[in-house]
Amino acid sequence: MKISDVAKRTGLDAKTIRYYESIDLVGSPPRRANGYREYTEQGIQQLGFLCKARKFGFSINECRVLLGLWANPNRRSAEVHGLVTEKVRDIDAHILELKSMKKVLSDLLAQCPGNESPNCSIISKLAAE
Amino acid sequence: MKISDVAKRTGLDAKTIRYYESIDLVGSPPRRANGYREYTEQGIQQLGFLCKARKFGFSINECRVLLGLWANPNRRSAEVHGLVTEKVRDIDAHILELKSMKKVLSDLLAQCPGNESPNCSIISKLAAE
DNA sequence: TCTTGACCTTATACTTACTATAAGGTTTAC
DNA sequence: GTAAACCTTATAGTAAGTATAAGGTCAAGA
Repeated sequence: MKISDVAKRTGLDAKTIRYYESIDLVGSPPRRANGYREYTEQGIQQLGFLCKARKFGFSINECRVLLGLWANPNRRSAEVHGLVTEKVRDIDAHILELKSMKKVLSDLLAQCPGNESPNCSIISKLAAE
Repeated sequence: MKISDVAKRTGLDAKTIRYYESIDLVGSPPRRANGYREYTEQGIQQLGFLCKARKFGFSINECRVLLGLWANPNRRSAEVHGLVTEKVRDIDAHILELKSMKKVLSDLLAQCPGNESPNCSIISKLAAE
């Protein structure tokens, strides 16, 4: 299967697939006589796995670990569980930070007239010592 | 005032201050005879403004606009209001995305035994077509 | 057969917002 | 006097791609 078809099937962009190969996140697929990449089912599965893992918020390096666990028939599910638990904690922290940012901005919005006048509590707040 | 003192006062790192200068987000301060940057009150205020705006989630380019509005006595507060409204929308969208990621991962966690066995619903889900 | 457009290839630069490093000059404190 | 703690610049690295250039290949239509 050619790279563009793999892209369609896995949900990754062809450029992203080449990028993943360039950083050795996935191995190099065999080539056709003309130099085109010819993907095997195995390679395609791996790229599909990566697309989902990235969408779930795992970094490239976390994806390396996940790929290893996936490939390892002797993996301990506890390790996967630990990784995902930590990721959920990260997400929670991130959500809290965003909520706090949102609250401050919303409060400021309520005080800014939003008209033709230059007086603006938002600008004042940002400028305050 | 020297850069390290400005860093302390504004909350920015000295390296970040030099970086902001290098991308023309702020102007170059005057220099002492020995070449050290000597900040004026005006420059310090601007950097403090930037530190807060960045913490509120505004990108560097949005900060450029905000700095312009701050400096402009004829600004329309409606413009600031619009900018911040959009930022709050961005934050909301981001929160929703994170929540959805969290939900999927939490559901998967509940199904993964998290023990010595290799069977893991998380890995299976990532590998699924 | 020719040509046009859609592919494929590589290498390189750009993006965001810094952070780290190297290599050197200056100031301050003991 | 010297060592630590500053300051300076330039350069490279980070994450995770995206964009561009410059070229080779392939399939379809006139």
